[in-house]
Amino acid sequence: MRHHREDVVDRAITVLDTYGLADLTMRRLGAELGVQPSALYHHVANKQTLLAAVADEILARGRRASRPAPWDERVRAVCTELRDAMLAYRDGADVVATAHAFGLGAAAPYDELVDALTDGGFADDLVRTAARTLLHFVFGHTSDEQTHLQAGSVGAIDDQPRDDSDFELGLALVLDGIRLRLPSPDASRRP
Amino acid sequence: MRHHREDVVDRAITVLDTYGLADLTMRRLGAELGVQPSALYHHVANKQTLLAAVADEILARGRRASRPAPWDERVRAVCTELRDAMLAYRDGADVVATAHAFGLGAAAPYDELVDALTDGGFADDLVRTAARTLLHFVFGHTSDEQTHLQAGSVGAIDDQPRDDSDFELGLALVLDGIRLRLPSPDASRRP
DNA sequence: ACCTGAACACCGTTCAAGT
DNA sequence: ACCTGAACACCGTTCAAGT
Repeated sequence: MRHHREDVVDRAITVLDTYGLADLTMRRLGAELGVQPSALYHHVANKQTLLAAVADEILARGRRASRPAPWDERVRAVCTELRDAMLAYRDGADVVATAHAFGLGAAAPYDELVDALTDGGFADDLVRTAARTLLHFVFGHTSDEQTHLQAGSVGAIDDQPRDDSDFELGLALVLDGIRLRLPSPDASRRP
Repeated sequence: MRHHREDVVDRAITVLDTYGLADLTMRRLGAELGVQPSALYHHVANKQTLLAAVADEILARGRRASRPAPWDERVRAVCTELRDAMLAYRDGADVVATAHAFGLGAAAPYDELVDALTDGGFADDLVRTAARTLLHFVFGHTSDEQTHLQAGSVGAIDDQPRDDSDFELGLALVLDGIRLRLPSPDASRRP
């Protein structure tokens, strides 16, 4: 039973999707691979690093090939792809958002947003603030949504809809706020 | 050494602020109060509940009395107060954001945003989506900011500024997106 | 009402040693 | 290169029993 790093990350995603983040422990993952927990440290520096690799793999698997041309459509595409990728695995939003917060992974969406917004002609400061604001929205909304989709049990969480159209409305709202700050406001405004 | 629930929550905040969330354990808190860990369960159902109470107390302590009148100024006031309250204690943003995500506490800011936006004359659907979008921004931004302010160590986190003016720009951006959806757009637009 | 003592069922991580 | 076995230093929570 000799494994490689790839096996460890793949199996971690399986455990995550099957049993959830709380049950994704190094001991559990070792057992699942038929190996002592200590063996995992041959492939991965620590649990945090493993989770960052899991986050990156989740994003890689959710990757869609081409991007639309206009900056705002590109921004939408990045945000939508990010949400869909996270929703595809149990607790995916928490894993990806946490990895991003620790600065240990999940960096691609930020970079792509920066690219798209730069193409849009925004000043650098605004590009960075807008990119982070968009990510805060997508991470926050999707975590909420996934908690809602899964649980149904846990407890006193209010029961408002967090669905596709709610995501689109929230995103449109942030996007409009960004659009207002275009150097030449009418250039990228669609009819 | 007889304690009440209030003592437990107060001491939990002290431990949080002094040693951080990772070191706020039931065993550590018991030791700090000169009591066995099991004694805490006489005052609090479990750790999750305790953290929700901590979150609520952090918000209560950051409470400022009066609110400005126009809906958009009220929204800004709620968001700013929320950020300031969370920044006042180590790991405050994580604690409050998590409690809110679990629906076990920190409900006041959402309710206040709903009130302010309803006064602004927005439709109910938009009010709820806008309130949640604002909270996602404030929680996300403040968590980032606090991680940045504290750490300096941890690791490969990028080093862009997340300061007051960055918060204000991000908030203004979301707020403008909301403003665009006013039933009578010019009514609440300031000169 | 509040607390002790002991237990249960776990964690992440390290490290010498094996193949 | 990859893994075992054993240990270290912890967790949250329960529960009978004490005052």
